[in-house]
Amino acid sequence: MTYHPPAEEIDLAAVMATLGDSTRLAILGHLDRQEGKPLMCSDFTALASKSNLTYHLGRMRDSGIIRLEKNGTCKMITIRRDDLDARFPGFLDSVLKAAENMDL
Amino acid sequence: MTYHPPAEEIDLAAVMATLGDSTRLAILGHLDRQEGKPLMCSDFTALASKSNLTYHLGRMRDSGIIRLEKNGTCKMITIRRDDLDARFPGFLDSVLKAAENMDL
DNA sequence: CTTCAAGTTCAAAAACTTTTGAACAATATA
DNA sequence: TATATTGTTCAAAAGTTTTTGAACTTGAAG
Repeated sequence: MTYHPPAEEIDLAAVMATLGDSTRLAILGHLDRQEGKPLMCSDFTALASKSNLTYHLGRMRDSGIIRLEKNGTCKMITIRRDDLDARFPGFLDSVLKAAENMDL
Repeated sequence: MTYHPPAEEIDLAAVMATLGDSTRLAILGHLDRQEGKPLMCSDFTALASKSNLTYHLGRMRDSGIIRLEKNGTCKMITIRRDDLDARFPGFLDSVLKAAENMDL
């Protein structure tokens, strides 16, 4: 679980399987609304336990939705906007609109 | 399982959970490519057993992706294009492009 | 060097989804 | 009316995903 797929390998079927889960969709929505503020794993502890977050964030990384970058003892989380928009125009916008009213 | 949600109640989280399954994505892709030809349940028997198709098509109807209409002893299946496009612009196109190379 | 905060790992348990097959229902057509 | 075709139902079995918690790692800061 340490691999970010290159943009051209992001698979929409996998992305949908990943986002068809309310915890992960809520993570995405919160990330979107806090963009600017760099977020880390522990900003999501309202949604799930630490070890469960490792699992969900791992799935989101595996399918190419987010990027996870180590920064000291933390891990910075960002949406792979450019990659997703380039590959699936209109998709992410629809999804973010749908995740609008999901909050921590 | 006999209910078609009205357009404004179609929920993208539910749509993604439904399409995050390769059998259902293949059904969608095949429907798209055969548009014009009205398709029925038994046009998909290469993908799953009859009773399993009842299940998958039921889920696709429940989440608002397809419409199922009785016609004699058959059931006609169509994608709810207008409803999906109106509600989630760009979404269906991305998904159909992704389902392009999935065939029976 | 100790301690803390952030995150990971692992395996077991819980929850959920999909598949199966046999029995059934409904309509069309001979 | 008999028969074939199309699809549904149900419950059990199989498969998959999610959750849990305790033990562990890593880096930062006192």
